[in-house]
Amino acid sequence: MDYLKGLNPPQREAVEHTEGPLMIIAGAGSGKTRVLTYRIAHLIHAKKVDPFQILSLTFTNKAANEMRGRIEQLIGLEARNTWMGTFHSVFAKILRVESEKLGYPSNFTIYDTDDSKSLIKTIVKEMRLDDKIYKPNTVLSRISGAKNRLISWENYINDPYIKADDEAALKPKMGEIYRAYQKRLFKSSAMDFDDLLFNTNVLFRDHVDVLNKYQQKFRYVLVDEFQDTNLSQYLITKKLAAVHQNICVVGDDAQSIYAFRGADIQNILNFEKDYPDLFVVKLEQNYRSTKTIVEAANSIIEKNKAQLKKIVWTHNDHGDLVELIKSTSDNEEGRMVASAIFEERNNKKLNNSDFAVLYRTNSQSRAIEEALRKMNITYKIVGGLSFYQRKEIKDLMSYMRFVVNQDDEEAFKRIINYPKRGVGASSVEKILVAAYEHDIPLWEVLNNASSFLSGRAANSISDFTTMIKSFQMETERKDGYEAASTIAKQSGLLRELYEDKTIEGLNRYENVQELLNAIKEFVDNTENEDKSLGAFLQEIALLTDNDRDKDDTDAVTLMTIHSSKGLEFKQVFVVGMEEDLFPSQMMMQSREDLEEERRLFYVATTRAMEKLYLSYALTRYRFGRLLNCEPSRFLEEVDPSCIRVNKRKGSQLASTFRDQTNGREGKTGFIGLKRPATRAKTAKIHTPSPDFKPSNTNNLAEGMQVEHPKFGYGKVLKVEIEGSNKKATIGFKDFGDKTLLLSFAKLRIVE
DNA sequence: ACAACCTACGTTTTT
DNA sequence: CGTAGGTTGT
Repeated sequence: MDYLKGLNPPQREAVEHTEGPLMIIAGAGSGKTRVLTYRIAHLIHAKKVDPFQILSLTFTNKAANEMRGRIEQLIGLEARNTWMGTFHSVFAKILRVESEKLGYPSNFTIYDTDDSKSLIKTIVKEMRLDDKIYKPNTVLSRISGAKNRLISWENYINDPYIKADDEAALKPKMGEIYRAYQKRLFKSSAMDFDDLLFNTNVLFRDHVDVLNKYQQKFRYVLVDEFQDTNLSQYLITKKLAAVHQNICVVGDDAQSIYAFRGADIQNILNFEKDYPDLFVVKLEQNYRSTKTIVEAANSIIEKNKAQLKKIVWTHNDHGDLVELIKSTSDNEEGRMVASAIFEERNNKKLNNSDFAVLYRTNSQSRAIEEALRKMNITYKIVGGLSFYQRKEIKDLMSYMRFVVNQDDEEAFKRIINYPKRGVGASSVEKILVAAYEHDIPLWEVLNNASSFLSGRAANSISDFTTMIKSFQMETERKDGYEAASTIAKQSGLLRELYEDKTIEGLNRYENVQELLNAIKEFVDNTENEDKSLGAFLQEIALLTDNDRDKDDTDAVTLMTIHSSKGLEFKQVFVVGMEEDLFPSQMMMQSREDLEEERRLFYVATTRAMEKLYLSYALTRYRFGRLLNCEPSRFLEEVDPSCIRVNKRKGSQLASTFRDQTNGREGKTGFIGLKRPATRAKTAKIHTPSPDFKPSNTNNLAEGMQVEHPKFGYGKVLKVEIEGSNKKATIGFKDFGDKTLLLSFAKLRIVE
C-alpha cells in the first residue's frame, strides 16, 4: 500500500495492527488523526472489511466530521458507510431503533442542560424543598455523576454510603429528587445527555439479543480521545468489543481535561489490566511544533505524577522563544495581544486564521474582543452562548418538539403561554399536577381541559390543542422546512418578534430566520433521506455551536482551552495566566485537580506550531469590580530558558490609569483576589475550619486524620474497594463510626 | 395576568 | 456587571 509510505514506524505499526486490542498513546501533534484515518482506510482496503462493520467514536462532531472527510479523501465515498460519530449521537441513533425495549417511544426528545435544570427546579419546588440547598446546578451534576458511574436512582436511594454522604452534605433528599427526575423524564418521553449512555448500558445489559446484534455488527471498534471517557462510555465500548476483541483506543493521558464531566483518567491508565494481551503503540514524535514549544510543554507536564511514560520530541527547528506578555489590566492585555497579532501578521505575512487566543473561561473574551475590534482585526468566537440556547430559538424549537412529542413537558411549558394566550402560571400548574398525580399523559389532560379549568383558560387550551393538531397534520404531510415555517407563522411567534423593532428584537427575528434556513438546508441536503421535522430535531439535538460555523472568513479564533483540543494554529496566545483564574480557584480542591489544570495548560501550549505567547494582567474586572491578580504558578513551571519577556511598551501608564478610573475606581479601592477568610457555614452541628476544602481522597490511608463538614474530626479506620467503589470507615469523635463512599465524600485530609 | 421595580447571585470547562 | 427571579402594583 503506497499510502503507508508516509508513516513513521510506530505510526505504521498502529495502522497495521488491526486484530486484537490495541492502545495508541498519541502525544500532542504526533499525527493521531492521520493514523486513525489510515487505519480505517487500511481496514477497508487491505483487509477488505465492510465499512458498515467499523465503528469510530469521538467526543465532538467536529472531530467526527474531520475524520470522515479525511477518509473520504483517502478512499472515496465508501467512507460514508462507516459508523462514525460522537458517543452521544451514535447511541442516540441506536436507542431510537431499540427504544421500545426500554419502554420509550422512538420519537423521544433529548433534553439539553437547560431543560434538565428547569425540570429539576420544578421538582424541587413541587417537593417543597429549599432551592438554596438544592440548586439545579448542584443537583444535576450530582445526578449526572451518578449516571456516569451507572448508579440508577434505585441504586442511589438504596445505597447507605451515598445516603450518608448526602446527609452529611445536608442534602438528604437528593435521591428522591433523582427518582422524581427520572420518572418525569420518562413521562415526558425524554432523555437527558447522560441517559443516552446510561440507557444504552441498560439496553445492552437487559437485552442480550440486542447486544449480540451490535457485537456482530461492529467487528472493529475505535475510540478517539480515550482519556476522556467516563465509566458509562467505557463499559459500552468494552461490551461491544467483547466478542471480536478488536478494540482500538487512542488517547493521550496528558490531555485528559474532562474529569468534571465524569471522565476517568484511570480508564486509560488501567486499560492494560482489562486486556492482558493488549498491544501498545506510542507515538512520540511531534510534527506540529517547534523544539522550543515542545520543550516548554514537556517542562510543564513533567510536574504531573499520574501519567504514562512518554517522551515527546521533534525534528523541527527551535523557532522563536515563548513570549511572556505582562500587562497591568485585562484591557491592556487585550491591546497588547491585538497589537502583537497586528505586527506579526504584517511582518510574517500571516493570515488572521493563523492566530488563536485561548482562555480559561468564556467571560475573558470581552476585553480581547474590544481590543481586536478597535484595531479592526477580524475575529470569531468559538463556543460561548450557543445559538441553540437563545430564547427565540428555544421557543421555536419547543413548538417543533411539542408537535413531534406531546409528552415533552419542558417544551410545553415554554410555549403554552408564548405568545400570550391567557394561560398563566396557575393554570399550567393545575395541568401538570393533574397529569403527574393521576399519571395521565399530558396531551390527554390538555384535551380534557374543560373538566378542571375555568372556562376562559379551558378555551385557550382548546385553541392551543387545535393549533397543535393542525401542526401535526402539516408535519405529517410536508417536509420539515414547510412544517417549521407554518409553525413559526401560525403560532404567532414570528409576528411577535417582527413587531419588536428594537435592535435586539431585530436580531431575534433574524435568528429565527437563520434557524429556518438551517432546516431548509437540511431538507435540501441529498444525503438526508428522512426530511421530516422529527428527523431534523434529532439531528440538531446533539449539535453544539462549534459545529455550526462553516464560514471561512479569515479570522482570529477566540475560544476556551477546552474547545481548542485537537486544533492547531501557527501562533497561539494563552491569556489570563493568573493565579486563581488559571489554575482556576473553583477547581482546585486537590492535587488531582491541580494536575488536571496543568494538563489543560499543556493542551493550550501544544496547540501552537510556530510561536507561543503567555500573557497575564495585574488587574482584572470581575463582577464589575477591579481585582488584583498575581501571575500564575504555571508560569514558573515553564523551563525559563524557553521564555523571553515581551519588550513592547506603548503608553502603558496612561492607559492603565484610564482603565482603572473608567467608571468607579477609587472609593472601594482594589479588592485582593485572595479569598477572604470568611466562609459560609455549611453545618449547624459542626462548623468546619474556615479554610475547609475537600481533599481528593484517592490516597486516603488508614490512620489518617480527616475533617468532615458535618461530623467534624475523625480518624480513618479502614479503606476498602468494592467493585468500582472505594469506601472508607471513619471513626468520628462525636458521631461514632461512619462508612463513606469516597467518590462522593466531602473530606479534608488534615496534614 | 402582567408590567415595573428590586434584590440576590454568579462566572469553569461540554456532549 | 448582567441576569434571573421575586415582589409589588395595576
